[in-house]
Amino acid sequence: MARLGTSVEEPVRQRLLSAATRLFAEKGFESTSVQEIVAAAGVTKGAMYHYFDSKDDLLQEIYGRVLRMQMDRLQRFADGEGTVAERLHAAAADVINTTVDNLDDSKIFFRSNHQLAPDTRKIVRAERRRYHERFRDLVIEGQQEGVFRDDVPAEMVVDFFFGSVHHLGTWYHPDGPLTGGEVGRYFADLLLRSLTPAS
Amino acid sequence: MARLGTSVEEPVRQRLLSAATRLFAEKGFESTSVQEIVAAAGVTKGAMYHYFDSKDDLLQEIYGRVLRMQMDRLQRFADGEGTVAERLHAAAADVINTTVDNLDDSKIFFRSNHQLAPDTRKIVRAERRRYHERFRDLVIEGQQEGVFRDDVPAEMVVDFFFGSVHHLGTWYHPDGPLTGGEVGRYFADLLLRSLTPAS
DNA sequence: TCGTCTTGACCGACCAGTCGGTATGCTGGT
DNA sequence: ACCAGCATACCGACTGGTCGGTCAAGACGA
Repeated sequence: MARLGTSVEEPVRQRLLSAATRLFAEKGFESTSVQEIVAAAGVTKGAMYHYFDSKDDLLQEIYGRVLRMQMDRLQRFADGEGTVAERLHAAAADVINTTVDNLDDSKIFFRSNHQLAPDTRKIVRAERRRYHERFRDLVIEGQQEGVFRDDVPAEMVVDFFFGSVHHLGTWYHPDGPLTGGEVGRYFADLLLRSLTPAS
Repeated sequence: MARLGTSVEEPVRQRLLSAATRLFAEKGFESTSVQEIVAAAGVTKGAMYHYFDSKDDLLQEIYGRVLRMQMDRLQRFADGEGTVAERLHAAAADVINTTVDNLDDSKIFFRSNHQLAPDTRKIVRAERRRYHERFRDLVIEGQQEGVFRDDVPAEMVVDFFFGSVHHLGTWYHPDGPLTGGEVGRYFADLLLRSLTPAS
C-alpha cells in the first residue's frame, strides 16, 4: 500500500509526528495530552500506541530528527570550500536558517530537554557535544591561522553564538518583517566581527 | 511580622517561594506537583493555599521578582557614568552576572513563558519589551555617536546578545571552572567587539 | 473570644497507558 | 480458485493513579 505518488494522504505515523511536533511547540510537552495529539492527527489512541511505545517515544523521535539534520548540515558547511572565515560564516548563517525554517522542532529541542528519559538525555547531550565541538574546531582553526582573535576561548564563542540560535524560537515569527536569511546574515556577521582581530 | 533581622527562620511564604523556585528550575513547572513544593517547604497544602491563590500564582510571583530585579539593575548601569561603550559593557557584564547568580530564577524565566496565564503573559511581555528597548537605546546611542557600527539594526544586536544570556541556564554550572564574572567579561567583550566599526 | 494560620482528609477532573476485540489482506498449501 | 492461518493496523472503553484545589475544623497568640 501507499505506493509512491499514488497516496495523497500522509501515513498515520507521519501524521502523528507532525501533530505532536506542532502541539509540543505550541503548548509544551507536559501540557499536551495524548488525547489531543491523536485528535489532531485524526486517529485514535490505539493507533498511536500501535506506532509508538509511549508519549516520550514521540519526543525522542523528534529529537533524533533534529539532531540528525543539524549535524548533516554543519558537516556540509564546515568541510566545504573556502577560507575558514567563509566556512564559519556560511555554517553560522545556515544554522539560523535551518532553525527558522523548522521553528517548531527548534522550540521543542531547546525547551524539552528535561522531559527526556535519562538514557535518551545522555545520548542527546553527547550528540550535541559533538556538534558544538565541530563548530568550535572551526573557531580554533581560525585562531591558529591568526585570522580570528584568540583572547576569548573558542568554547565561549560557541556558547555565545548558540545562545542566539537557541533564543530564536522565543522571538522570531515567520510572518514578521524579517526572513530567516536576513537574520542568518546579520547574526553571522555579528559572530564574524566579534572574532576580527584588532588591526 | 518578619521584622528585619529578628527572625532566623524564613517565614512560610518565603520558604514556599524558595522551594517552588528550586523545583521549577530543576524539573520544570508542569512536572512539579504542589505536593512536592509544600513537602520541600515543610508545610501542608492548606498553608500554601492560604498564601497563594494557585500554583500559577507562585510562578507569577517569581516572574515579578525577576522582572523587577533585571530592570533595576539595567537602569543603574545604563544611566550611570562613562562613555556609551563603557556603560553598555558594564550593563552587559552585569546581566550575565545577575543571571548566573540567580540561575534558578533565570531557568524558570526563560523556559516557562507558555505556562503563564494569558493576562500575565501579556504583562510580562510588555515589561520585557521595555527592558529590551532600554538596552537597545544604548546601542542606538553608540551608533549615533559613531562609536558603534550601524549596518546591523540595534534590535538585532539586542536579540543576538540576549540569546546568549537566555542560554546560560542551559550550560552554565556554578561549580564549573568559570565564574559568573569571567563569563560576563568574555560575553561583554564579544558584544562590544561585534559593534566595533571597521577602521 | 476573635482573627490568623495551619491542618489533612477529601473532591472531581484528567492523565498515560492497557486490553480485548475487529477488519483487512497477504501467503502458501491444495 | 480457494481457504486456513497469520500478521498488521486500528478501535475505544476502561483502569489505576495523580493532579490542583477545597473545606471544615483545630491551634494559638492577642
